[in-house]
Amino acid sequence: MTDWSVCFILSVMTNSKIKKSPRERIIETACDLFYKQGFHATGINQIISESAVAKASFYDHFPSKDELIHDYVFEMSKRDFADFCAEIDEYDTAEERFYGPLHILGPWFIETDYRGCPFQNVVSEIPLKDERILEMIKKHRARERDFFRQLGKEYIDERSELSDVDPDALADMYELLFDGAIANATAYRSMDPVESAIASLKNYLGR
Amino acid sequence: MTDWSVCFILSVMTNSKIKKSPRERIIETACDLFYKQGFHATGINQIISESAVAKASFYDHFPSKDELIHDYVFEMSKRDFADFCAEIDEYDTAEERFYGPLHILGPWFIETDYRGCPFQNVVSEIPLKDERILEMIKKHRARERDFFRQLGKEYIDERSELSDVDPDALADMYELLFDGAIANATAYRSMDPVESAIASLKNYLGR
DNA sequence: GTCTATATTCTGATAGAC
DNA sequence: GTCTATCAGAATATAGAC
Repeated sequence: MTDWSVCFILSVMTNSKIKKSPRERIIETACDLFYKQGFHATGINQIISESAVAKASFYDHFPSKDELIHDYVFEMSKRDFADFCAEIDEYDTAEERFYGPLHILGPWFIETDYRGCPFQNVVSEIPLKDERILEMIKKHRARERDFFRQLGKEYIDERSELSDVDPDALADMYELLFDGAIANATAYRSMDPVESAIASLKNYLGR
Repeated sequence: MTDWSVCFILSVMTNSKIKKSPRERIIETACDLFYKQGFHATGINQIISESAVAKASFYDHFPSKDELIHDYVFEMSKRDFADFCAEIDEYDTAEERFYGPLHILGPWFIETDYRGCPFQNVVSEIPLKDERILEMIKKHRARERDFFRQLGKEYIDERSELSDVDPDALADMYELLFDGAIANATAYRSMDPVESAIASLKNYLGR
């Protein structure tokens, strides 16, 4: 392989993939493809070619394609929280932060070709027997729910007229509205369900 | 073939499959398998053998496996409504009927090995480009939302203290809570999210 | 690179309707 | 007899996993 072809390969790779280890490149590629195409619809050959590793290297790092799904869920959970926290931090008031997770969805739908909640998608593709994956997904959702609870608590504490609102009931409701909004927005390819979720919360909080 | 062997064959077939045409058997089998295993994870050979048709017969009725997904969505939508309507009719009061769709989920989770909303699962497996499927799913959800609206309207009309509740806002909220509850109950394999949805509605309606 | 699985097509045969 | 629907299975091509 000449230097030029190396240059070419590097140039067509996303910046984020340069200099990363084969293992990191594989996981990153798998995340992109699994999310965009789904797990079963993504072949191992595509993962191998797009992550620019040798087939032997792949099977050196992972015993099988199935194992990748664990890393996928783990990685997506990490990303999801990092993204949310970073964006929520931008908001100034407790009210903005409270509605933040829902407001954030809009740009995500437009900028990325959004395909719904990755964890929901995993649950619908894998058999419900894989305890390890289900545990990770449960953990993610529980963390997400706590995140919503925290945002709700801060909002409640700031507003005296909200003092009788139960933060736990609010968090449970938020989680359901949030997931329902994502599911419907994905199917409808419209932000209307997200608007409905916001309206429902405002209604519930009496404002 | 003796009369006895015919008896035997008929007896091992599910009643529902007796006397049905090959086409009907194929669709019925496909519905079962796509729902239980997912679309991509289900091979054409399994569909063919379990529906007891010849391979040529299958391709006589369907140009490809992909086409089956349309009949799958259509059939599941039909079943879904038939099941809901039948069960809701059993309830006596407007209040019971209003919470009926959520209460019904419990037995479904226990009796069938529930794998979440079939339409949600289709959306996560197929590329978002297939307009025909997306249209059917949109139509299903819109009908479902109207169903919730109707139940809400009857409940509101019956109770004077609910007279200021907007049936449309309530229906939007119901749809989101319902879908969120199904998604979470499937992932958690617990009815807690369904209970949360019921609690949220009761809270919202001030009771 | 190898081997398996999958989707699809093709061949030949049977049974009933007209 | 002809036509159509069905069945059984071989043959092919492709894609997949390893």
